Amino acid sequence: MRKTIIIYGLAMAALIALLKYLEYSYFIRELSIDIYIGIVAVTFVALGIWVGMRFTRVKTVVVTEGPIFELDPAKLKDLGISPREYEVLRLISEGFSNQEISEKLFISLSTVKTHSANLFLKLDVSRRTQAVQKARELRLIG
Amino acid sequence: MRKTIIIYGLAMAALIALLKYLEYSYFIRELSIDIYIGIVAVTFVALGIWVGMRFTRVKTVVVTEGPIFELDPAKLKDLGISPREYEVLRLISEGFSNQEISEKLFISLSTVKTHSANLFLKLDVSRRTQAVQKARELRLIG
DNA sequence: GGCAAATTCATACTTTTGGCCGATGTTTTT
DNA sequence: AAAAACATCGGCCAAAAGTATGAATTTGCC
Repeated sequence: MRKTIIIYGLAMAALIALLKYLEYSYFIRELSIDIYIGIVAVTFVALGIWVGMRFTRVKTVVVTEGPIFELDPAKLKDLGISPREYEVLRLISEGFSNQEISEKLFISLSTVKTHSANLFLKLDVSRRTQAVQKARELRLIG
Repeated sequence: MRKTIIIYGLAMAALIALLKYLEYSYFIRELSIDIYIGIVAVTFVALGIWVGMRFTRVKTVVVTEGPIFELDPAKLKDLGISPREYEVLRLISEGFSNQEISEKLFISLSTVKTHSANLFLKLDVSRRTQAVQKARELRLIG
């Protein structure tokens, strides 16, 4: 980003210099204001396109497949995640709804919500998709 | 495209009108040519950015590196998943809400919902968490 | 027994998602 | 030029998810 700004700044400086040159140039003096504006327009359209493309550029995706998944119980303890919460986490990561989870674990929907809410606190997230993402990073799940 | 050209034309017309107005205005007459140029510059930078973003359609880029995650474009084609839908899928898998996705892609919430709904059809799922899970199985994402 | 942590449940409310329509414009293909 | 695929947006409604708060039980442990 810093680099972008610097380049942008340099481009501006160059343009201004060019304009000043034109302003005091013999040959160009006769040109109408329209030509002048045309130059500026073209220059800035190009600049704008460049900026727009830079801004829109996509991050390339690189995924490195790690070693086989192995759960470290100590990690759960560190985060203060209880066994039941971990169960809920796993089921969430498998794409089940809270309702389905409650049926699988024979508990009420309320309870699942409580567990997941506590889970979100402990993982410091606010959505189940984030929880899955983070748990994967932390290698809590495979 | 037609619309693009029309808007472009109107913008040009408006700009020219503005310039003419300035040209014959009492108050503005005193302003230097720089102000003039500034207006043109700003206008065309905006235009350029717009154009730049519009035509920077994202190619899904996958860099192969190390133990690899390699996206098979054929898979996407098989499932009929469009580039835009794939983008949404990736962001969903990273835990973003639809609102956040809409902001990242500069589109409305409605559009994100449309894309995700189509995505769910094509992946044969009904929830984003399931979509992530399935996409991972199919190795559409890492 | 008693305490702390864990598990369970409920109610009420807000936000987010998803389903189901339809609509318009754009891009690519044929 | 017509057709098909893609992308964009909107509204409406229902379902799911998340927040907040409080409370009753169970369980493991000293």
